[in-house]
Amino acid sequence: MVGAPMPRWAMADLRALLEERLGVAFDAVEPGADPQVRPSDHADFQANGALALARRLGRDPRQLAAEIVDRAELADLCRAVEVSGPGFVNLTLDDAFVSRQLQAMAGDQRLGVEAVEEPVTVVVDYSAPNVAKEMHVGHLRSTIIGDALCRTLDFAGHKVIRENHVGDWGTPFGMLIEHLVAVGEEEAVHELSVGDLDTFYRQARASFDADEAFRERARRRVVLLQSGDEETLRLWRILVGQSIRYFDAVYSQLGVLLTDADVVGESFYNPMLPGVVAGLDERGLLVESEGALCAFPEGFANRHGDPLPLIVQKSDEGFGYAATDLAAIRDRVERLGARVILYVVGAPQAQHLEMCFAVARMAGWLPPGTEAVHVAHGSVLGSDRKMFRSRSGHSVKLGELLEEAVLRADAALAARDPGRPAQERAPVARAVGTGAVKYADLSTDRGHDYVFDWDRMLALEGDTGPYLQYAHARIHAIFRRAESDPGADSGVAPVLAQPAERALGLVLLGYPEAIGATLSSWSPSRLCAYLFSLATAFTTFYENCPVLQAPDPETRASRLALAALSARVLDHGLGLLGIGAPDQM
RNA sequence: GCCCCCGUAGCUCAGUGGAUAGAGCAUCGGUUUCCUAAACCGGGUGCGCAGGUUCGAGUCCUGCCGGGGGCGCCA
Repeated sequence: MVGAPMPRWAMADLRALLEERLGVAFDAVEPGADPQVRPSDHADFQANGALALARRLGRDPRQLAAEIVDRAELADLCRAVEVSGPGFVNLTLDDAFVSRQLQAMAGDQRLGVEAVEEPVTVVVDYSAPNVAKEMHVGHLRSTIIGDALCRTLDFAGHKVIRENHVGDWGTPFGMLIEHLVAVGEEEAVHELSVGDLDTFYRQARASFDADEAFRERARRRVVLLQSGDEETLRLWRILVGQSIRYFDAVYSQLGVLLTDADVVGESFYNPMLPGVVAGLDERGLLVESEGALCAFPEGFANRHGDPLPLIVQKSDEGFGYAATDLAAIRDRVERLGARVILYVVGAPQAQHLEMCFAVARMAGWLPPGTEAVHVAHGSVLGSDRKMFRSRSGHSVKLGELLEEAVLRADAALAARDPGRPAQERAPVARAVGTGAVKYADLSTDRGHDYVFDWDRMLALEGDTGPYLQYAHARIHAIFRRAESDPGADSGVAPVLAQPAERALGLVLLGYPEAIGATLSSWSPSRLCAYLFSLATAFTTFYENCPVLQAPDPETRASRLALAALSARVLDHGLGLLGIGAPDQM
């Protein structure tokens, strides 16, 4: 494919440095050969590239590996570089080098994570609730995965444009507006403002199903809405406005970045839809089929093996959602200058989105050098492995779910420290409760479904948000006793005498790579896995290496430096996930 | 019928083609004159099945079995 190269999401890190150094030695043997540096169980890192290269050149792998070791200039980075097994190159870092790196990392506001050299404009489409409909647990994943990706992209130095593609247009609004008229504006506003959106929607639906006259009024109302009737638009704005206020409340409860300024609903694209149809038609991409105007992207077939249509304009001349999605792609690329568009949307929509992307490419609206990515996510399941529902069988409201999480966290805090005033517990309970829900979601591979389990996510042990928060809080406890601040850089180069100190140091230096891995896979779970390994390495250190009671002042200062850096990375990493890290638990 | 995703320990899940496949939970046992025991340490079982590619496969390819999802006017 021709076009500008795709951005390099990964940033400079320890492994990249080793790869670069070894790369010189590999190049001398065979230009462009990949050293394949990976973390290793047998050393700090291992280079696997010699095996593949030896095979290609018909040479003895061990001999080739030895030649590469000979050529590579690694003396300032590594204590040991040796050929092992069939032809691996095992790399053991020099403690003094690790120590200097840690010192530099601690002195860096960005914790060693370099901002990208060439920022890219990324539009992130996520959350997307529907007007006059409850935000339920089904919106959780899109909202917090999108939020974490936005925060991480922003930190990496990219230009992030958040877009909340709210469902605020289409035929259901005839019914909703008529229901609003029927119950009276004041009462409707009241119902919506207290967040009882489901009742409102269900009642509208019930009237629509039961009453022929209502149905007729709803149909006429859709026409009025489409034609821009001022009174109808006024009523519509009431529905939209109240709903967005409600969404904002949930977003603030969730602690995500989305605000009403990020709402770019379906209605926004409505004026552009005729242009989409005309544009496709000009390029000869539209085919009339069964009365509808369709595009037929290659490689998609229906159940009979016939080409699968993307319906752009329905047989009743209304526009399908494909038209809106195409208009959005066009708008994001042309007006916003998007180089990458992320769709944080459930996996079931994969085919629809792939078809939209394909048609957009055919129409030239997604030109080479731009990219649309479906950041697909699985569903939240109940313990019965079906869609997560409340005991009454309804979908679980997101707000209520979060409140329950906070209550459960608060109960755990109260049980642990009964003397603590409720007022003091409250902010901690909020961070722990919502953090537990978010971490449980983010730490699972986004493509998979997962089983929602209160006890597991709030068990406060294991791979959970609270465990990470606890590790962070323990560090702050040390610094409270030391009467100093972990945020202030001491400038100390840590001594890595103990295995636990060295292991912790190495994990700390892996932070840039963890962020790179998160962005290149669009998977916050990569960052979660890293932070868990950091928390684990820290607690091992904590158990084995007394900080304040260290044997001598140098060791004490060194351990304080390691602890401080651990706290900063935990706090920062959790921050990128949208999870708070209280100083005290 | 076609297409997509998934199948790893009793359970919930990690695992960028590399050496002996890892965590957490659960279970059993141990650790607190010491910075928060919400912690730490130890004990053992597994890549759905069959082929193939490769020096090397949980990972890539093909087929099968099992689970989930999608497949024309809802979004």
